[in-house]
Amino acid sequence: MPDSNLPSDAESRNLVTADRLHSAAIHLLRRLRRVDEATGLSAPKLSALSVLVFGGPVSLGGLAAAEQVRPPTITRLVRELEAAGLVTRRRDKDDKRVVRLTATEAGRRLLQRGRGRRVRLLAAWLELLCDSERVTIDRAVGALERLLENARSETGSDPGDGGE
Amino acid sequence: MPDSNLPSDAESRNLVTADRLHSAAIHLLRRLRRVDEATGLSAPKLSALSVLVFGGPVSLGGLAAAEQVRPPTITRLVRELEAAGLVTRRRDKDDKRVVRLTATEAGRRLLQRGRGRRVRLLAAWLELLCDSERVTIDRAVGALERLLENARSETGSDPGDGGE
DNA sequence: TATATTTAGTTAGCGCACCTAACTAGTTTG
DNA sequence: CAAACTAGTTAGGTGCGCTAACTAAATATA
Repeated sequence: MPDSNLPSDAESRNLVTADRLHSAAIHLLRRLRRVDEATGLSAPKLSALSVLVFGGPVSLGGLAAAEQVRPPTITRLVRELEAAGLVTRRRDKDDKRVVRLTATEAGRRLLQRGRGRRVRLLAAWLELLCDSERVTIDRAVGALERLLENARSETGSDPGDGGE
Repeated sequence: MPDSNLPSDAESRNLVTADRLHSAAIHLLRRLRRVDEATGLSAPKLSALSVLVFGGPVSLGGLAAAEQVRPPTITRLVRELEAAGLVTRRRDKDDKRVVRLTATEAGRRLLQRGRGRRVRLLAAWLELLCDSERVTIDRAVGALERLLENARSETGSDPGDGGE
């Protein structure tokens, strides 16, 4: 059964799981992108805005870290969000290099609306499943969140591959 | 759809699940992209190649449908995969408009290696979880696959939103 | 005090993925 | 055979992600 001692069995199971998880994530996002765009914000912008709305004011670098992208990417994203009036930038008084980001009221509203639309579609899809499957997905997402959180330090652990 | 304006308990639960699922998918793929690139193939190419390796020979349009992208996107993807010697294109004898795609041996090998690397990382992450969580994720992925399959026809159901 | 180093963020420029619109070339239909 | 449809390609545009090179502010050092 599920025990970590047998490398081949557990590993190959994880291999299949990982592969399908990867594929499912790709296809899910491709679907949702359309809805996100219909709301006027792309998925990355919605994601970044979400951090600002729920995570309070953060620095630009903090947002980049939270979104796991490089600073230039966040700079451009934030510039466009600011141009749309969804976030405000302020230089920190104590450290004038730092840019403090805050979501505006409009940003909060738009996030809720965008989220509402996306979620309405996703929820409609979830309706196609039975209750136990929904619970399973919900719990799996929780596990994934923890995984992504904890795996932060593990990213570099890449022993070479076995070649062939 | 269930009913009118009142956000019932089940609906708001789905809302939260959907939002977290979306976010988790974004972050998961951002992480994995680095590994995919390290293998020499991007995530979309790996995904397309995977369809060819496991799904047998398909037409270009069939691959586009499977990957849920538009034909031009697949055309470019396949051109690059072909240039890399990973897939072959053949005009169908019966219908000369159709392009039949097949993965080469090199393509199969490369897919397995790329998959191996990605999966090794993902499997290492999964090791951070307990067994029941892994099982949960595996089952959730299965449910998601069915969901994405069945939701194909539901994509267009987008009524306006109810403001806030 | 003056200079070197580090840190936060920006600008410039590249590649990739996705799209729509317009086209070519086969296939089916009237 | 001409008209309509279908499979795939080409052209052109947008957005996201990256690295490299830069400015400006803070800090460390002599």
